[in-house]
This record gives sequence, C-alpha cells and structure tokens, in this order.
Amino acid sequence: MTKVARLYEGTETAGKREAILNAALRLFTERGFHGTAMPSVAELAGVGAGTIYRYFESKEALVNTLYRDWKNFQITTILKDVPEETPLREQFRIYWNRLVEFAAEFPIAFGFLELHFHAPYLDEESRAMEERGHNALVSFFQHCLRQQIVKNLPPEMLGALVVGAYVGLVKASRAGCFQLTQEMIDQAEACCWEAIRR
Amino acid sequence: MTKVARLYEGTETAGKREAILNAALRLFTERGFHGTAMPSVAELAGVGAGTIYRYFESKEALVNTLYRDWKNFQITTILKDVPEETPLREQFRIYWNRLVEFAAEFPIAFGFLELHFHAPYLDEESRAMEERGHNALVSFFQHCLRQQIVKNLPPEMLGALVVGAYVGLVKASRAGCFQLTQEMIDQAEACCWEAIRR
Amino acid sequence: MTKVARLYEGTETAGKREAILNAALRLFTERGFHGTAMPSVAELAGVGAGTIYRYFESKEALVNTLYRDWKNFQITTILKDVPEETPLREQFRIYWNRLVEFAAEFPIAFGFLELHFHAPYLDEESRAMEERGHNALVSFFQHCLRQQIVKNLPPEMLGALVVGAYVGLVKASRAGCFQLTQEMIDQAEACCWEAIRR
Amino acid sequence: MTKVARLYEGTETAGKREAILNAALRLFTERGFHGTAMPSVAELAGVGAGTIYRYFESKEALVNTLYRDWKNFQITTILKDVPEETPLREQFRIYWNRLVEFAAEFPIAFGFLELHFHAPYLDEESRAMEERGHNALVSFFQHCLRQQIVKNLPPEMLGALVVGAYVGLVKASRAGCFQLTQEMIDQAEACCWEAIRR
DNA sequence: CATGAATGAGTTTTCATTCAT
DNA sequence: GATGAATGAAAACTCATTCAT
Repeated sequence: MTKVARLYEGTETAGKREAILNAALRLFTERGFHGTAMPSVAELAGVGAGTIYRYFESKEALVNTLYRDWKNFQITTILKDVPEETPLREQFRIYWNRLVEFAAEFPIAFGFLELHFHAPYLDEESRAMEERGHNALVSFFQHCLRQQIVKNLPPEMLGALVVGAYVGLVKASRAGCFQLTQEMIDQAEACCWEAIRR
Repeated sequence: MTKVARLYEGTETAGKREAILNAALRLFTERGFHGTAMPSVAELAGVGAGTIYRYFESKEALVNTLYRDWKNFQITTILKDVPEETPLREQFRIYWNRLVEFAAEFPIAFGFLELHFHAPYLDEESRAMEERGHNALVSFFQHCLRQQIVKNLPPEMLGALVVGAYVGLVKASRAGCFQLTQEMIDQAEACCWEAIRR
Repeated sequence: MTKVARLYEGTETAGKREAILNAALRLFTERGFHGTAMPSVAELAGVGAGTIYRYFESKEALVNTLYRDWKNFQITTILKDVPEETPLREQFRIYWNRLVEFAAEFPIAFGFLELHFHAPYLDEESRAMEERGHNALVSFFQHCLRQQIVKNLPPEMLGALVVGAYVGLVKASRAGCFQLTQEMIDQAEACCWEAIRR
Repeated sequence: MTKVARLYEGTETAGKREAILNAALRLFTERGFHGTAMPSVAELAGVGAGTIYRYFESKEALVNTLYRDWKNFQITTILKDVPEETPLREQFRIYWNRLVEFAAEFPIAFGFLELHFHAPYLDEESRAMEERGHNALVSFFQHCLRQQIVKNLPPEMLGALVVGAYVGLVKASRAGCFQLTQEMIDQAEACCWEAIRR
C-alpha cells in the first residue's frame, strides 16, 4: 500500500470518502479538472455516481478539499521537526531533501499541486493554504538574509529560483529525462545553494 | 516574422484565422483547454462559431496548432543569430535574457506553453516540437560539458534546473511577488550560472 | 376523531406514521408533489428516510393516503350531525360555516386538497373519494331543487358556483387581501345564497 | 389552427420559440412544473433538448415567460374596449362573458394560470402581472361600490366571490359535470350579480 | 466564404428507493 | 422495527460540431 493512499486512511470514517479522494487525485492530475467527469471519478473509486455528493457538495468542493488536504500535508511534512538552532545551510539541505522525497513518495499529489497552482476554481481557503506555503518559504529566506549567508536579493526571488529549480528537476525526471539518484539529488541541492549563497 | 507573432500587433490587418488563434490563446491560458467553450473563442475572436471549423478541424486541432506555432516561435526567437563562436558563458547570458524577454513580451503565450506542457490532448507533432526545444537545451549544455565549464552532471539535469529556475522566477513575478527589473534579471542569470558552473 | 385529525394536536403522542403524514402534508402543499423530495419529508418528520417506506409503499402511495384521509375527514366533518329535517336554508348556513371553519382550522390541508384536485398521480380510490364529496354536494342541491327554493339550474352548477365562491374567498383571505371575520363569513354566506335562491 | 397557438404566432421570429412555449404550456398544465421534464417539452415541440436553452435561460425562465405572456394576454383580452360610460351592470356582463370565453377558447392557458397562481418559482415580474389583474378587478368593484349598486363589502371580497364562482364553474364544466351553454353562462352571470348586488 | 441556429451526446447533480446494519 | 448510506436512473443544462442559408 503506497503512502499516497495513507493520507486518507487514518480516519475511522474510512472507505468511500478516501476512495473518492484518491480517484479524484489521480484523474484531476491526469486529465485536469474540467477534463475529468464525475462518473469517471466514481467508477475509479468503485462507488455510485451519487455517492460522491454525499461527501462533497460539488465538483469544486472536491477539488478544493483535495488541494487543501495535500497542500497542508506537504507543508507540514516539509517543515516538521527542524530545530530552530539548526544552521540555515543545514536547514536548506533538509528542506530540499524533503521536497524531493515528497515528490518521490507522492508523485501524483506533486503533479496535482503543480497543475492546480492558482487555478481559478480554487476558493479562498485553498488560496490561503497556498499563501501559507509561500510565507514559510519567504520566511526561511528572510532568515538567511539576516544572517547574510545568501545574496542580497528579495526573499521571494530566492524562493522562486530554488523552488523553480526543484520543480524543473522533478518534472524532468518524471518526463523520463533521467533517474534521480540520491547522489544527483545532493548535487542538485549543491547547485541550488551555490545559486543563492553569498 | 510569422503570422503567430503578428497576432499581437495591430488587429486591423489580422485575418480571421489570427483572430481565432489569438482568442483561443487567451482563453485556453485563462480557463484551460476543457474549461474553454468553442463559442466563447468565436465570440472573443469576433467570428461566427462555425467559422472556426473552416480553419481548424476540431478543438484539439486548434490547441495543437497554437502549441506548435508558439513553441516553434519561442524556440526560433531564443536560438536565432547566436554565432557558434560566441563564448558559451556569453551564449548562456543571451539565451537567459531572451527567455525572460519572451515571457515579458508574450506573457499569455508563456502561460499557455507552461500550462500545456505534456497535456494529454497534444498530438505527436506537438510533442515533437516540445522535443525539439528540449534537444536544443540539452545540446547547449552538452557543449558546455565538453568545454568543462559546467559541473559534470547530465545535461538534461542542468537544463531542468536552469529552465525550472526561469519558470519559477517568471511565475512568481507574474503572481505579483515582485517586479522584474533588468538588474534582477541579471542577478538571476548570475545565480543560475553559479548554480551550474564548474 | 381519526388519526388524521390528531396529527395537528400534540406531537408527543404522535407515532412515526403521523409524523410522516404531517410532514408530507406541509411540504406537498408548499412545494408541490414533484417539488418535494422524500428525504426532506423524512427530515421534517424526524425519521430516517427508509422509515417512510415501512409505512407507505411509495411517494404516490403517501400522497394518495394523505388525499384520501383528508378528503374523507373534510367530508365527514362537514356533513356530520345535520338532522334531515333541518330546513335546507339552515343546512346551507351550517355547511357554509363548516367549510369556512375547516379552512380556518386546517389551512394546510385546505391548500393541499385544492392543489391536488384532479392531480394525475391520484389513484382510483382517491378519485372515488373526490367523487364522494362531489356527490354529497350535488345531492344537497338536488334536495333544494326538489323543494324549489333554488334556481332551476343543474345541481352540479349550483354546487360549482357556491364552492367556487367559497374557495375564492378563502384563497383571497389567505393571500392577505382581507381578514375573514365572522361577520364577513356570514355576509359571504348571504351572498352565496342570494346567488342561487329562487 | 386554434387560438391557443395564435398567441405565439404573430412574431416573425416564428417557429421554434412558439413551439416550445406551446409544448411547455400543455405539459406544465397537465403535469405541473416539477413534473415536466425539459426533454419532454423539447420532444413535444419537435426541437432538440438544447434548443430550448437558446430561447430561455432556464426552466424557471420558461415558466415565467409563459405566465407573464398569458396573464398579460388574459388581462388585455378581458379589459379591452369597454367604454367608461358603459353602465357597470353592463360592464359586469361583458367582463363575465369575456372571462368565460377566455376559458373556452384557451382552456389549457386557463388551467395553466389557475395551477400556477402564486407558485413559488414565479419571479417578481410574474407576480407584478398577477397583481395587475388583481388591481383591475378590485378597481372595478370599487367603482361599483361608489355607485352603491353592490353590497357594502370590501371590493377584494366581492372580486374573490365572483372570480371564485367563475373558476368553480369552468373547472366543473371541464371536469365533465355539465356542458356550458350560452344560456347557462348567462344564468351563472345572473347568479353572480345577484350574489353581490345591493 | 461566413454564419449562427440547431442539435444530441455528455456534463453535473438530484432523489426515490433499497438494504446492510 | 428503524436507520441512513448507497445507488443509478433521470433531471437540468452545456457545448463541440454541423449545415442551411
């Protein structure tokens, strides 16, 4: 059983709701929001078409739940348990590895979050979650800036470059350009740090 | 200059085909392929709904034409007129600036190409065009590798990191995180080079 | 007193069947038969959706039970305890007052019976009940005709005019056009008698 | 060709819109608003299901158009060309006859207007039209009251009794209780006048 | 050529009814 | 007996595509 499924397994409500969310995650990622028909979600989830509406008010509610849950999970997974006193260079390494691990362990969710970044059908709450991730990123680079260990550039720009490189790397590896070994991940991390370090 | 480029010039000379491509570019970028109704494309283009089908066999044919035309235009624009003997470090600077200029001059087309990267409704020919861009990128970094001026990493990976950083930068600036000045563009270019240089 | 009547009394003694009939009466009257969802009936009745089907075979069976019970109750209430020897003019007064009282005491049931008059989903038995009320009406006016105290018109027509006036009066008062006082009820009764008396 | 059809034939838009309105009029009257499926309207109208939505925004818009058009037509038909100086007793006779004629010539529309009186899906504008008819009625009886030729009762009540009797009469004749001859119509008119005259 | 009205297959969503608990 | 989650058929509505004008 993959970890993908496990995000939606902990609760005792169990079963249908998780099946729907997992089916929707896959189909929305593969075909996009408007390209996915609700009956196809139901079929993949192994439930009746009407059943989805017992758990989610609408298709939009479904995609938003998915976005919030996964974005929240991603942020939590990446930020958890890093002692404040850890050197920032070391923190950078940790976050980088966690980002890559997240994409490796939850490839569909990674694709989903990428595809739905800033999508017009995301609601207030989903956007707030997006914002939360963004703030954590900016906050880290502000910290780096204060310690003068990175180039004197806007923290948003530093974040954009590093996260952009991360996304590019993962997408390219997923497109089959290369297989990501731990060595390559480490090398990429080194590249990114060198890109921004003072 | 191709017809694709002319779409963004004066509309008085534009034929119906251009008007349709123009309208479709905007709507597909804003709402996605499945989220865009053909009649809405017709309306924005100022033509009858049936007229689209005189120029394009289907909605898929339209999006593929758009993808091919713009991808081709992007590749051509970025690669043109760089003498082989130009130092690679200088070539890198040129390509970087052209990428950023392209995104600035054709922001909708940039968004369109990003959004439709690897979309399931793109056909063989469109994928071949994608491949062509990819090959040019890889080829450049192979050249760099042979001259041992960049880190000894797969050229696809070097490309992924740099282009990823570029995409991240442009998207962040478009999301309103910051305004891209020439100085920042130059600084970002320096970052990217430092990321990969040996 | 039948169970139908008891529905409008204290709810603490009411069984589930009564609760369902009560809820259905209100919702069918407010939103119509097809406009009312069975789960909404269940919710208002405070029972599970499946429970309705322990008491009624289908939605049609429910509306027919309701129609029959209330039509029967209406007829019974209006006709009861009028000695045959009572002068017909006096009987007319009695019936008129009982009709108005019925509409005042059971306004929802009055609306329900009006709305469902001749509805296509009423079954044989419900139509027979409708017929029974009609026959009582016609029979009364035949009696009047035999005594030559009313105009020499078909009894059905006399009934239609008087009952029509009654329905019009009640509906108008319910629409808020005026408040029905006993004086007005008496005056209306006088009008109706003058309409048909010889 | 019946007059029912003719209400929607005068315009040069012709054809589909009228066919849809006429089909909807029949089905809404026979089965009610919620009991009528849009595809069944389309089928009876002899058009595609999607075509209805080229002419009417929604099912509600369709029923409201129908209600407004017919209510307006009814009011106009009944009130037209009655010189102010006509004696009120004579006006009463004219209006009565026109009401009955309307119901005879447009039996489905009569049923439609009766069934949808005060329906919850009627919009502001439709209710305003309802009000307009009501006002004309009240206004007539106020005139009668001022001339002291009718009983001293609220004009709304006089109207409710007379119109109620009219509706009862028509409904009964339509239910097959009797065939309405001109003689009977005249007699009914006499009844109604006697009901309210001073 | 250009149009846009017309279409019907497909979409999202609802709801009468069932059935395992 | 009572429940309410589950269902799938059918509802309202949309839209890619066609074709008569």
